[in-house]
Amino acid sequence: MPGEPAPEPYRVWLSEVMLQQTTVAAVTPRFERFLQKWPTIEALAAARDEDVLSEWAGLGYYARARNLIACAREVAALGDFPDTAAGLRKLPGIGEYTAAAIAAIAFGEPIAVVDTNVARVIIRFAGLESTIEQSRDTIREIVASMTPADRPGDFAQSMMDLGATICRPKSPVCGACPLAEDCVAAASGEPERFPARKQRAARPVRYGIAHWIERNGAIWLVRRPRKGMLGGMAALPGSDWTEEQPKSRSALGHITHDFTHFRLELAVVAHKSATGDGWWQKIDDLVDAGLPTLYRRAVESVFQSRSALAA
DNA sequence: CAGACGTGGGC
DNA sequence: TGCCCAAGTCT
Repeated sequence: MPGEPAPEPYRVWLSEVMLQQTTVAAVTPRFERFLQKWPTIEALAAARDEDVLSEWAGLGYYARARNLIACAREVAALGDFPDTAAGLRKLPGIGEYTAAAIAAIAFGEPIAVVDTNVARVIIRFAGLESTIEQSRDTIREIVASMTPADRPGDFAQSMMDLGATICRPKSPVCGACPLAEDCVAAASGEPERFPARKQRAARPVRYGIAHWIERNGAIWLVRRPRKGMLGGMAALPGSDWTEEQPKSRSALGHITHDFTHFRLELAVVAHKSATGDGWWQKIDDLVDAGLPTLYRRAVESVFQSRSALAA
């Protein structure tokens, strides 16, 4: 049977990076937009940083977009993607999983591809009483022993699909699983108990002020420092985020935004003069600014307060 | 090496 | 509401 042609490394790389910690539903339309805008890695390598970051807005984990740009430029300079996992692993934003996935899917390298789905399948099948992190090496060895020399990419994607749909975290469908007969977790009657879960730290609250500086139908936006939260992204200017609650001022809007490791209470207050390096963004063209969700919501809260006043 | 790093959806 | 989870990487 003639196999399907291997997918282009560029497409595999772009989709794998987008899918890191991000759902297929969120990625699919954004992936298509990206490909339309930058059909080749040469095109992406030649793009301006702010255009790529703007296109990434809303997808989260913005270090991925910064690394995407750096990676595209390295690959363009090399002339092509490295064709082995070891070579791919050296590129920015490509870790152990992504290097293996690209190597298997785009280049047919028989290598263990272990994402969180595959890890869960193996932990359950082998009945490992540990977290995924604790058993990382064991899991990789088991997957390596299962990976076929023929069509390793299809095998990898099948294992990920099995974990995502059948061997899912909640309510796994063991009755539909081809591995159920020899699965320790299925035999235990409580497959959901696997894998053991890490304890999570409590999420502290931080407070911040965003400045609303408006003139002639435009607002003043700035670009955040490249390091740290929302690095390099367009933003409303404002204070640092602190654990001390600032004295309450009359706010034009306010939001509560949950990040992974803290909750932010952000008040939007009127401000007179433009501060720092920035630009006037027409309110009618605000969507073009590529604001991350935090600031998109902050802006919306101001408009909502306004329309409430007008009503 | 545990924590930093976004966001949206499910229950 | 709150917690879990998602095709992880970097430091």
